[in-house]
Amino acid sequence: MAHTNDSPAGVLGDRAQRVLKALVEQYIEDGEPVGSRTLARDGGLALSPATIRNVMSDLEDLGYVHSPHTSAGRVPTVRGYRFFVDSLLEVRPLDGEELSRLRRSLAPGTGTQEVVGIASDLLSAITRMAGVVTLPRGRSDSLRHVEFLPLEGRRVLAILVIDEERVENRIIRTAREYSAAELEQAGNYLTRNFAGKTLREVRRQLVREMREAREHLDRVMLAAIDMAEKSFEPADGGGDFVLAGQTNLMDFRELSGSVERLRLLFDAFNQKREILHLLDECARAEGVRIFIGEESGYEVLDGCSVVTAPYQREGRVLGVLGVIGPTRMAYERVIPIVDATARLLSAALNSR
Amino acid sequence: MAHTNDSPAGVLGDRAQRVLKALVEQYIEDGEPVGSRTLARDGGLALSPATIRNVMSDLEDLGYVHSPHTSAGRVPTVRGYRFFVDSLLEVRPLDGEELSRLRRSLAPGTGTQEVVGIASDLLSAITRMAGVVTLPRGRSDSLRHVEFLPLEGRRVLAILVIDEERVENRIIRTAREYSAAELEQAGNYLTRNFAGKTLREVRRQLVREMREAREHLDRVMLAAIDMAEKSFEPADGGGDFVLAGQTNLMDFRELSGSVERLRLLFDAFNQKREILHLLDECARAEGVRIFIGEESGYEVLDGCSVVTAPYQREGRVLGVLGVIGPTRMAYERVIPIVDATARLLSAALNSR
DNA sequence: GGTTAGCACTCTCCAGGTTAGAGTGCTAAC
DNA sequence: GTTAGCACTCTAACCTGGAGAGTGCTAACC
Repeated sequence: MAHTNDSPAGVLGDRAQRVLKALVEQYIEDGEPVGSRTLARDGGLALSPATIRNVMSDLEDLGYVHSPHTSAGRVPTVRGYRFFVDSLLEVRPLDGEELSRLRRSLAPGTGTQEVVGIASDLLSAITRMAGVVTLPRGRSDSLRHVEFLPLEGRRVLAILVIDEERVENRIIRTAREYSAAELEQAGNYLTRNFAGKTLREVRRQLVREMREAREHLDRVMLAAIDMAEKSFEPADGGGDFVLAGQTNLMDFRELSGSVERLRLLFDAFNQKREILHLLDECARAEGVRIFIGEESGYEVLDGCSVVTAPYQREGRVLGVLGVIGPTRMAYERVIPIVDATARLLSAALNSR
Repeated sequence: MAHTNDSPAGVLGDRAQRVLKALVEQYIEDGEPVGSRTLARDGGLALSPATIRNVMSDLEDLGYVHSPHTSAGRVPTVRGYRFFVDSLLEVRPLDGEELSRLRRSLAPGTGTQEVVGIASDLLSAITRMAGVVTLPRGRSDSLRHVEFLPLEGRRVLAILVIDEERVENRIIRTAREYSAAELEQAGNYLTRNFAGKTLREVRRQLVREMREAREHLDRVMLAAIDMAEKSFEPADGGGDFVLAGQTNLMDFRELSGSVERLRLLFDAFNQKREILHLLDECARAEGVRIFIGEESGYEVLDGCSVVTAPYQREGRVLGVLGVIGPTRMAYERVIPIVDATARLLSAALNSR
């Protein structure tokens, strides 16, 4: 009432923005609710505490900040963080030392699996939060080589080499027993005729051929079809990710305060499903994406933010990497780190 | 002075043993320091609190129990637990339901990798602590099949099938570029001539042959030797284990009380080294082994106990499984569970 | 009219004191 | 040898009263 904003309702005036920015920055720095006095002293605003109080009161009405109790300073809400990240954030260019560390560690010519692990470790080490990288996978798996080995009891070990250097092995159960020679032939047949196609295509084509010319098929092809049908099913979980430095999250009191919540979070990491869904979403968009607290839509991530960026090879998005930490994270530092890591990982995978 | 023990110094009289037993059981049950009154009431000892106090005083002098402060009841020391486990424990036979759950889940004929994961999950689920199973590995890896595929830039993807159904793949760098055909021949050569031998033997033999008859070697053999030398190196870490239910440990206040300690523990799980050492030790002995607190020799396991048992196939120990939890665990329940799981896992692996 | 100083008020946090409860050790009686 | 009784000790829980921080309101100021 006393101090209505000078801008249209719901839109922040310039001064309010400056106050919000200072408040969020201060809160990110030391995690204590921020009071008007502190802000007047250290915020670089050239405003008196009283004025700041008025502005903060407006901010609270608009839902950008929140007061834990009557006399405790203000804390940014999710909405406050969102506005901060979208409109107020000044992304700090990446520290030279950190950049060179990334460069050194993500050297081209390392195995994919390996470099993915390294990226995850780096993200975790540099940000001191949890680093996560989804494994390249999925939709357009291109078959390179197939090998079948007989096991005891009508079981067959299928080894698939996909996308140059990814090895997957599955144990499948077959209708009848196959000899080693039969399996070898079947493998050779599949490798010879289908290398370069995706698992999905191979499967579809085999099924079609079988339907069209059931009677003309020889033993080898029949065996091949039998095997392929079972072993080329879409990968078991549908994907996976590598996580590093979960335990870093124990250092943040807003998370470790309730062991209960921490446990939920860690359980989610182990089950992977929800986290993976979220990361998958991120693969669609370009560039750095940020989920703040509940925005992610997953309850376990309450109080956490997730900063991600997709990485690619030859223009095709292979996966997503990012960082998971408390909402109160140093976005201006984390964003360029995630961005740079994604670029360097892409570079490392491309230059072969 | 007043109540000297009626047995030789350091050896516990019958009554003292009964008191210690009741005390440890009580403490395991509710985690509070146990006082004389409680023990007189619920311990089934038919002794008055005063008498129990005298006995407890003796036990404290002998180092079996400890008083956190003047008036707080007694808590078992590591030595107390040790004596309890060695001499007083009455192992409860396994609950029928639990046993049948184990039986059902550890059915024979499942893939090794898979069944190991299942065992770990089971241990964790039934005991509500952390379950751990070392992966079958190491010393006597028997080679079954070798495949080499060329990658770009003088790199080769080596796929080794070991011990029937274990697949390992490594990327190696070679001195010169090899063609796909050469690599295929090399792989076939190795598979044909060395299947059934351990990686170590193969390597040794190849090196010997090379030394003896360097000039007579044909292209295929040279390539094979080059490959094998690099890809048959003892496996990267030297071993590994599967862990399940770490987060269960967060439920125990003696561990979760200090997030610091919990963090150390979780870091140890991630780094695996120390835990793996300990588990390796256990593979030597037969039957169930128990490490209580500091006994393990690893600082991170302070406050934790580890109960393990080796599992085997055809008489040969393949690995170790067990449970990690707070010192204050229900040994009489955990021991038969670990024991049974080891037996059933062995059975599942044998009956092929 | 926006900005600021002043002030009364609220709330948390902490230190200190008090109490209730639990447990002990000792002594004396059984 | 065992037990009841009692004085003593220690902790945890609770209350209490500042101290400090922060707020909202009002009135004065530019």
